[in-house]
Amino acid sequence: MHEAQHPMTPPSATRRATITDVAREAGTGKTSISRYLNGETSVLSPELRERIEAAIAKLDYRPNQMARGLKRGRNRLIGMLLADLTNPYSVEVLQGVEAACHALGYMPLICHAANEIDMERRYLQLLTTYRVEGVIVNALGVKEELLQTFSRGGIPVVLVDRSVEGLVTDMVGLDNVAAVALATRHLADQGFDEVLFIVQPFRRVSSRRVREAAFRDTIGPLAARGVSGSTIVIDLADAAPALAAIDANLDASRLGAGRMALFAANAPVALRVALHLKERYGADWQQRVALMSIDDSEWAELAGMTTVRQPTYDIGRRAVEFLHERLEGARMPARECLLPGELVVRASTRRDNSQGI
Amino acid sequence: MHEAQHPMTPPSATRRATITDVAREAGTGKTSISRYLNGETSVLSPELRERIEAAIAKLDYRPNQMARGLKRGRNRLIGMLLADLTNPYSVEVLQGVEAACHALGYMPLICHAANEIDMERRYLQLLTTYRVEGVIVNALGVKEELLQTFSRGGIPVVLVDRSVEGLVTDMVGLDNVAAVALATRHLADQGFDEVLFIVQPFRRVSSRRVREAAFRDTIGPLAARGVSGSTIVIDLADAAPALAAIDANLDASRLGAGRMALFAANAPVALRVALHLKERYGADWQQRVALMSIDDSEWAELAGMTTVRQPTYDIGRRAVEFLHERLEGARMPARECLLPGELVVRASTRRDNSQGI
DNA sequence: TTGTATGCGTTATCAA
DNA sequence: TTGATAACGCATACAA
Repeated sequence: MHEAQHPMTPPSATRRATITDVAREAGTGKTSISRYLNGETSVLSPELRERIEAAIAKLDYRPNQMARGLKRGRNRLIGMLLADLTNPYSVEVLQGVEAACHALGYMPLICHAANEIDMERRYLQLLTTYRVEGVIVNALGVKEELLQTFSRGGIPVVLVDRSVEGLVTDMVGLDNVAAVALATRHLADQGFDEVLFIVQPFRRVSSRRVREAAFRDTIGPLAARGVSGSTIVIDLADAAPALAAIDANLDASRLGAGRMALFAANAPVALRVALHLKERYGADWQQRVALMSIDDSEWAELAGMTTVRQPTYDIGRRAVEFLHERLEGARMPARECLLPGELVVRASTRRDNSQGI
Repeated sequence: MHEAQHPMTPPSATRRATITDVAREAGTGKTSISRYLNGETSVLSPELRERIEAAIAKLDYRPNQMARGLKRGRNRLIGMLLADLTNPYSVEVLQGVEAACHALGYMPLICHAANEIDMERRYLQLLTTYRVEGVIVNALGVKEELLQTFSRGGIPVVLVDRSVEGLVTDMVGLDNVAAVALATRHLADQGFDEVLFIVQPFRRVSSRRVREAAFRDTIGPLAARGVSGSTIVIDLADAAPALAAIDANLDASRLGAGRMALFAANAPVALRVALHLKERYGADWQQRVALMSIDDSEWAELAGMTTVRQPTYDIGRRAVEFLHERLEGARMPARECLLPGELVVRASTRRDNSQGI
């Protein structure tokens, strides 16, 4: 660690100008300044308006959002709770949220819980103290009661990707049923006769639950076409058992000369499985086993992995719009917006791949 | 999009309790409540304290940070400007920032400019209006003047990863010179006799500039050992020319029976190059050409790519600490904290890889 | 068209 | 040990 020799800017720390300063500088009252700021420009004489503009420019005045919010009762802050920014899904949703916020004049207060349930609670509390006008929640273990305090306080809540048991509120996410069906049928169409659906513990996370159920619902009828499947639950913190189970299934299928495909329920699972396959089968693991997943991460193209791309950007945008409508006073029943996923077919599941049927 | 049938929670929208409500409920004055909130617990009679606690619990009172901030002049908000959350580097730095903020009682106000220079400006303005106490900046095109308004206003600024021309302020980042030297020497040690350093346009981004210079400074002396190298500039928005140049170099090297390695200056570049190599050489591109990079992204392990891992978490933590010290009133010259990177050797650059010398 | 006075929820100053 | 009261920076009802 080096020290630079130049000193910091001298302690000329000038206090930021307030509306009072501007009023004095412009030789008028605070009200006029306030009017100018709020665009009530028609009621101001051109002459006064000019003086105000000059004063603002000269003092580099910026209205204090805090004070503003205190007075009008809304500060344009929207809370965004994210379970895991490490998951590209979250980042992409965030982009949509940011864009929509910008367009509608909100400022997202982003809280990243880093997969810690306790953090989620703390952040939600914090959002409360900052008096956000609404919250968008993509959490892991937040329970209904916690969110109810928002709803009850008149703070609209929008859920992203996963619903929360016992809570009836706006929610937006992937149409999981359709997405899983799409993917599963694709695998069947490509000639795979056995599909292993790999998912994290799903009791408590609705999207995982729905995806798993959708998988079983889709694979069931496919038995008529000779296609079967089963679910493997993987705990990313202790993946060994699940990975061993996958290996066993793969081996058995190979013995019976079957064609098996692995279907990861999301990107983190896919990555973990891919790493394992690479370890077990070497660099050309993709020649040996077919892997697909929900979530189109940046490395999917590199790995040539078929995926279902989520409409992440739109999910984020929609979430903000839902919030905005409530904030504008719309009263209506809770809504559910399920957006369709898009199948991105790559080499991993193409008929000519794998042991080249 | 479906409509759920349950209505939203009834419009019982109860206003959040204020300090006045609590005072009334506890049968005392606001001052005592304020004292309790600020931990001046010693000056309160146990009896009164209990009543206050009860009132707070009953009303589920949460002090309004906005009002607090307005009064005390500091709101515990720290601005964090990120050029690109799509880059895992940023997310990791963010994790460090969040952890440190939490530990020190700050709330990070995260602004994601999504690689748009204009957004950076707008967000910086916004941060100003929210009266953040300090800012951490990892931007693309922010210029000195813009940041000066913060410094001059007494708002400390900490730069992350890249410095800004003409601005003397605290800065935290990777020790680029050491990292590039480490990586380059590793390549030489592994028997590569030619290294192509691939970097985005670097005039305006200090870290890229420094890395490029460090590469040349390191590769120069290695000529004695028969190792040469050159730089290729890649524009991710229009990568074709650079990729063609890479191909040409690769072909030439192969003709001369040389062993060439590609060295990407960061993860986004590495991904782009890897995608291209896969396209050109097929799924086993890694058998054909050696690629390494700065930044240890999640797919690096999957691709078996050697990298230099940045101490991202510590960078974020350190940035907040720098800020905190200034906010606590420490006056000192601008500091520069350069943290060491860690070489993560994988198959891509091992001697036995590639055309197996 | 402009300005005065009051209050948003909190903390700080002062007096009791 | 406690409690009025006056700000903080701004927006609004109201008066001029």
